[in-house]
Amino acid sequence: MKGVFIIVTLKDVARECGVSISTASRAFDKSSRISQPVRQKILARATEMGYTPNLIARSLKSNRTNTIALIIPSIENRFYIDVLKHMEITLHRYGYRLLVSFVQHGVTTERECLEMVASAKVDAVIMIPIDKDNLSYIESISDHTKFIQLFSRLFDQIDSIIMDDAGGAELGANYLIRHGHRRILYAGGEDRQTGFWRAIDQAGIPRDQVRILPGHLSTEDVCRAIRDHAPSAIFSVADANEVVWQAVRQMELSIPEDISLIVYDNTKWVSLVGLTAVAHDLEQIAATLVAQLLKRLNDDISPAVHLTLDPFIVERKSVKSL
Amino acid sequence: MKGVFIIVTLKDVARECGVSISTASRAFDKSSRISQPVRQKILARATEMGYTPNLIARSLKSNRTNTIALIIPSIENRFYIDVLKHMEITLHRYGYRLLVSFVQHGVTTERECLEMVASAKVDAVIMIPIDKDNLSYIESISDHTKFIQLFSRLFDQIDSIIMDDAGGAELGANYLIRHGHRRILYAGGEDRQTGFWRAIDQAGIPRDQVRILPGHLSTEDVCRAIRDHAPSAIFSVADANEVVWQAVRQMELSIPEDISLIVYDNTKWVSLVGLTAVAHDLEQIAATLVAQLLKRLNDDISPAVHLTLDPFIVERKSVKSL
DNA sequence: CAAGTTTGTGCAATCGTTTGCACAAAGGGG
DNA sequence: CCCCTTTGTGCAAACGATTGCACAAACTTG
Repeated sequence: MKGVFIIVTLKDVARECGVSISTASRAFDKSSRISQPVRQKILARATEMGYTPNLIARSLKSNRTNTIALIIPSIENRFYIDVLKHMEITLHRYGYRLLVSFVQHGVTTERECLEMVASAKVDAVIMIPIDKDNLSYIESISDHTKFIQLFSRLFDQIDSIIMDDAGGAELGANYLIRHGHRRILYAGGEDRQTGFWRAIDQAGIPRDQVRILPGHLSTEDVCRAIRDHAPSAIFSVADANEVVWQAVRQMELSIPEDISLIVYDNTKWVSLVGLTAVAHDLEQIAATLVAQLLKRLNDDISPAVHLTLDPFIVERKSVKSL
Repeated sequence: MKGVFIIVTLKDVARECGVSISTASRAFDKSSRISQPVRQKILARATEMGYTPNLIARSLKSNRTNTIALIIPSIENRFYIDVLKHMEITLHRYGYRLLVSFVQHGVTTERECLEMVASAKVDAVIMIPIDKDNLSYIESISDHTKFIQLFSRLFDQIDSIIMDDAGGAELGANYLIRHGHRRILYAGGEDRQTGFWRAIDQAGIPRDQVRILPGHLSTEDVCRAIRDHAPSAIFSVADANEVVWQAVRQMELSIPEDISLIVYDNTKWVSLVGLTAVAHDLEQIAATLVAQLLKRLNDDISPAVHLTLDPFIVERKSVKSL
């Protein structure tokens, strides 16, 4: 391919300019005392020679890599990927690089990923924890790496940014209720059910009007529930979205004529097929996160911060008024 | 948050064990001469103290970071993201970390991203080049960083892995033709038109039976074309997929009864809405890429390799037989 | 048991930068 | 013109690990 890989070091530049390495180094540091003509000459010669500072060496001294790691579940959920993307874009703006590591159920553990990125001496780790068993290793790693938990508050001593999932579920349920729905099918994990029930109870809807399905289910489960319960609307949450959607299509029900559907998580395909959704502002999440991160990088002592972000509704045409 | 961040170095371990730093270092290197009892003691003490080797320091000496960078367009195209994910998973298996950088049109340039990751001294860069103007900087960076171009063969001297896009377009077109379609609307960039035309010509279909739309278009463009040309089938490519899909929905045409649709790129939503697609095996792409990369990391001299991967059809129910 | 080999250990240089300290030269004020 | 500050430069020691070389101690082997 290419026989020679030439790397120009500060030493080379210094030699060429007839100055010491220290002087050459100072030419690149705005706040250093160095005479203008010499600085000019060094900078000019450096670009001419194709010099790029070796950040590895710099990191060794400064103990900073300007790199942040993100550990993310590899689950087929577009939401996490969107988070990843916004994170990189925001971090980039502040001069930080992003190292990613996917946790694959049954293949790589969170712990392994964490150790992998920690050994790269990243300045901080952002993690979306899923596997909540056996967490002691997190504490031990957070002894020497800054840490932020995204979407989860496992440790009070570690910063976290969480979304108000119960509030979001309440919001979604209220949206359906406001449109006249009472006979509702809810599909999704337990975390958000709290908010859902709050809305139902507050509206005075008898509990037997609603039917709950767990988060992990098959298309058949959903079809059966639709037939048995005959809901006028479905509220589907995150992982259940795709299954619910497929079930509705399979039964050849049209939305919103035959059945109304609102989902939690405003992913790309959700917007493409035109479903009303409970959404989060990813740019806001990324911005909040990065802001907290940068603050934390220069401050070890102030107490851990736990931020909560509010979801909102993106209205499309998948819910009919009764 | 946490007042003290303790970092245990090899020096600390050595002191604790009453040996020199060199000996401590050798305990971690399988192939080094060191007595068993001493090694055991050092390893035990090291884990006990929570020692993690500082890869930064190691990199400085070895000139290797075990990190690969991926520069990827931030275009709303799930395909690239899938590539990213498979890449990380495959690289992880070989002990490499992945640094990502998104090129955002109008915000960050490919050049800037390239310089950002190159300064981190990654072992190699994988890039999906989009912006094909002003490429000289790529050559200059490839002077000191190994390089692979993904999905593009801009430089003969640099390894590349490309997909046979023309072949894929031909495959897709032939699929439609085999199902009896002759009046076809093609929406997509120029690269793949070659293959499309090859299939059309070979089938002896008069050229005025087909209508071509460019890759960048609006829903209205598509609606108008459907009305004017009245195709029995649409072949949509990559970026055009979503717009075409929305246009079809907007016109309330049902697939495949009113119109047949085949798309290029088998992304998640495509599978969810059940479209027949021309697909690539992402795991194969990732595996091929990583294999070539690892080979290249220890071999600067053998000539650049250019691999082509073949697409295939994932059949669903969006194309009707006429 | 002498000579040669193997084994285990430590010293010190190295990777490329940064930075505190020392010191010379130049400038400024009385 | 002397003393004091300022300015510009270089030396050398970090940062944390790896590794060639030297050398002693422990083994072979004839």
